[in-house]
Amino acid sequence: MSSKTVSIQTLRRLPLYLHWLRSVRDALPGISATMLADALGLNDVQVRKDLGSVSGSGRPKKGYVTEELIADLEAYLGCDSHSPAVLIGAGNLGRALLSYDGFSDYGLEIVAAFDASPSVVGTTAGGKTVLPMEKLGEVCRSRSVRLGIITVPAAGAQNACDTLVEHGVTAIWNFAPTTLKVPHGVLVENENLASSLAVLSKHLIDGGA
Amino acid sequence: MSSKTVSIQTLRRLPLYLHWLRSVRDALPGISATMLADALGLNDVQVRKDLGSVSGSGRPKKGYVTEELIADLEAYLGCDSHSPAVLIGAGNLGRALLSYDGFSDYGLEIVAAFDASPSVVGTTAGGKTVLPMEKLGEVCRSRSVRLGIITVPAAGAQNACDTLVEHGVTAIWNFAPTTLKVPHGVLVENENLASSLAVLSKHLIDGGA
DNA sequence: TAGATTGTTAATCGATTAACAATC
DNA sequence: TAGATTGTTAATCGATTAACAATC
Repeated sequence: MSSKTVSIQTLRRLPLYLHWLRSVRDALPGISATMLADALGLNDVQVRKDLGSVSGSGRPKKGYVTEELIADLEAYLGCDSHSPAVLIGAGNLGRALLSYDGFSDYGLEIVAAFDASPSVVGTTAGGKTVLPMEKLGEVCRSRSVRLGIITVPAAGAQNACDTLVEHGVTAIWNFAPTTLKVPHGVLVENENLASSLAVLSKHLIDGGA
Repeated sequence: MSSKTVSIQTLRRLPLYLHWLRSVRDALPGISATMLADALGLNDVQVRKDLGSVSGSGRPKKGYVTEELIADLEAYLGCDSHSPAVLIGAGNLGRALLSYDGFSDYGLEIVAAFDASPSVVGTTAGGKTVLPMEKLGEVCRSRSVRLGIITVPAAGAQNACDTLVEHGVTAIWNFAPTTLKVPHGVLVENENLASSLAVLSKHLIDGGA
């Protein structure tokens, strides 16, 4: 029932719904849009509309069966598909992401990490050994990798990006504070820490009101 | 000239402008809104409007003097104010943030890190020694800390949040995948990795078109 | 049946973009 | 002066919210 269009804003909220539902699945066999909205601090109509666009399993008066809703969200978000991903840049941030065990909940599996620096190659993080850049093409090919994570310093980000694209990656998660140029058809999602920081700083400057 | 209202979307773009301007300050003494828009892949009218809301130093035909614009953005974003911040949770992600040297560009200084686990207390990251939670109040008081960063696992996030608020923190940067309950006047900025991941996954599922 | 909850259609709100006037 | 660029006012677009109809 995923024929309805889902806006990008809705798409970003879906994982939040899923996370909350998973955390209450044992305690609450059924939930309503209002409960979900209250828990996440959102408008209930918005939640209902979001859920309706990917599920359609809601029943008037009854609400939603928690497990059904979880299944629908997982299916829509492709949590079962386990997209293989590679990570370039095994510095502190890269290692943090490699060690983070929460990604598998959403179908992401980092199959290998790479670094240009010989001093980092061979070290391990999150149970994976960091490989030299020369191995990137081989891994992407053999594992059909289409998702790349960039955690190198800003200066090397475009280079890392080009290498990924060259080896067939079509979705890039960029943690470097730079804008990347990519060919049409490749999606870049920038994780922008400076933007978040600006929102917080402004709140403080304005007196925390 | 910061009397104009700045939308949250504009606020999030300002650090991106600042970052790019700093990277070209030596090469380009003057820039136009169109140049900035092209570099960042944005609409030029949007850039002009954004800049106009915090600067007003643009000159028809001339464009902007790079250094003037940088100064205006820095002043608006409070980059000179150096807000002291504390971080709770010195795991991989916490250590990555502690070691990241890019925050000072935007006026953030992490003055201390804390962790509830005795095995982590006493270790260092980014040149700072991790302190026990008992020291949190003292540090917040003596350094007038109003910004807190939460990098603990989801289960401990609300607890960390409450402790921060108790000690006068009014702006919280939450990296844990949970929604936090805070009193009125306290701002929470959620860094939502699962949301970004959803956007990328959907792109792959839809065929990367 | 009556009440609660979903889901849809319409109204509002805010942000982006387009058209135009101002000016160095 | 003429041209380029800013900055503003109006139009469009998209997302959120409100009102209402559908239904178990």
